[in-house]
Amino acid sequence: MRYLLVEDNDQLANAVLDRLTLDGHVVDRAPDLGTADDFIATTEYDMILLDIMLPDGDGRQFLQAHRTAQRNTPVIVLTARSEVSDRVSVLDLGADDYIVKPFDFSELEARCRAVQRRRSGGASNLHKYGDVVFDPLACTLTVNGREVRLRNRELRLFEIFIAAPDQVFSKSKLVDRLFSYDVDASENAIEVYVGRLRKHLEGAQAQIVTVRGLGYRLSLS
Amino acid sequence: MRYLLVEDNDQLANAVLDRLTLDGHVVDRAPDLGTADDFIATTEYDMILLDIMLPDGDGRQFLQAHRTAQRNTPVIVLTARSEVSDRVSVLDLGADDYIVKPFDFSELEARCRAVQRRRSGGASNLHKYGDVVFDPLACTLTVNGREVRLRNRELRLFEIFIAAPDQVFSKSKLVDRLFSYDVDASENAIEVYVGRLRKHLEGAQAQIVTVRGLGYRLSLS
DNA sequence: CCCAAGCTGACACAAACCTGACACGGAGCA
DNA sequence: TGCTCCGTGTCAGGTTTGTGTCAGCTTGGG
Repeated sequence: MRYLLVEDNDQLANAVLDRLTLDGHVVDRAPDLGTADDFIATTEYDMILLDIMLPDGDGRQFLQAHRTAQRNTPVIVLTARSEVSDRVSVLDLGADDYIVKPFDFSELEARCRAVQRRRSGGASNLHKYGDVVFDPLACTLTVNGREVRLRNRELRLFEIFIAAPDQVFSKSKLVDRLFSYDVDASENAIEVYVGRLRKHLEGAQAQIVTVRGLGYRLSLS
Repeated sequence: MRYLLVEDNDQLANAVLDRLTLDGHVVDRAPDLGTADDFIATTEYDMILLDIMLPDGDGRQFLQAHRTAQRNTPVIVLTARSEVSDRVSVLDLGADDYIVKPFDFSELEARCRAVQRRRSGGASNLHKYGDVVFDPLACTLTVNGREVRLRNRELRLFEIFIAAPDQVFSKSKLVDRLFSYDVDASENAIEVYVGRLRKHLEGAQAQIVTVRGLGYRLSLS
């Protein structure tokens, strides 16, 4: 997937860029609308992440021009909490979704996926692995028939694992993906959450295995 | 949602059955028209998936009988590519949609949803969930016999929930769907309305449960 | 046997949530 | 215009609970 990230804040831009790149996407970054226009003219993107307040104008102008030009690349708007009233008008202008800063990366990823899903005809997306089924819409985890109630963070963490089973995630990577860029939690938090998830997975084939010195991975016992 | 699947091919039937069950639906399977008639006589379905070529007759006979008997359960016909000319006549006979084998499950799901949507936009559309019946036209909610009149906002909110039971809706999403763009209500308003709906749902199986940090969902207790 | 890495029960805190009360404003009416 | 009624959204405060840290423990590699 090819992303265009239009954002003037370097710190945030780099964080998002790192995250999406890590996920295997290609990301171009434009710090202002002018650059964004140049990118758009030459490249076809799968998704545009658009900030509202930019040095050379308002992201909504860009959005409006984008839609009136009949381009239909999905757009997700990144908006600050103070711009609350904008959030809705932005949908009117043709944005596919918006996300309020500061946001967790996992939430950004979830919204990107949701938008893509909606675009491609709205297939349901249950994740299955061994005897566990994860339903991101209902926010539930089913372990061989028994439905387990997950809390917010547990859910987000498990989502990461089940999206790429058998892949090893380092604790630092998990911290990055689980927490927003302005929060820094210790890696011990990850250990704690893995512990909690393990409790929920008791009796299941699917288990979170620790790979000493490297991280954790979801795999079948 | 309760499905009746009329299909003689075991392999296909099982695949569809598994998928729909995973999605949380209840599915009965009939391998022929005789069995299907038996099921229909005893159970009320939300959707019928109907094969054309069946060991004891033609699915179109079934469809025609179904419609002349004034039953209005939606029907989606599963047809093979060779039966192209049938596809049209099938709609004439009262099918709501058709899908050509082999099909993707996600496409099947999408069409089921589309048909349901179309249905609920139309004339009589009572939503039932557990022991509550919701009539959006009469603005009433019937909780095991007791009829409750809902106010405007309560109605619109409940409509969202019952259209997708078990799905978690975040407060911000609900604010978006409930309020027009020029009104910016706080998320607390949602909490208040959920509280009011809960009062109305007292004693019912169906409950609005809060998923802390994520939102609310309608589900059976 | 030692040290680093990982695990976990307990805990304190802040965010999330709930709810009774209230103020606002439009509709209907005299 | 003045009045009441009713639906609505906000607010304040009280309550619940998710969450991250810590300390002390266990485990495993060298």
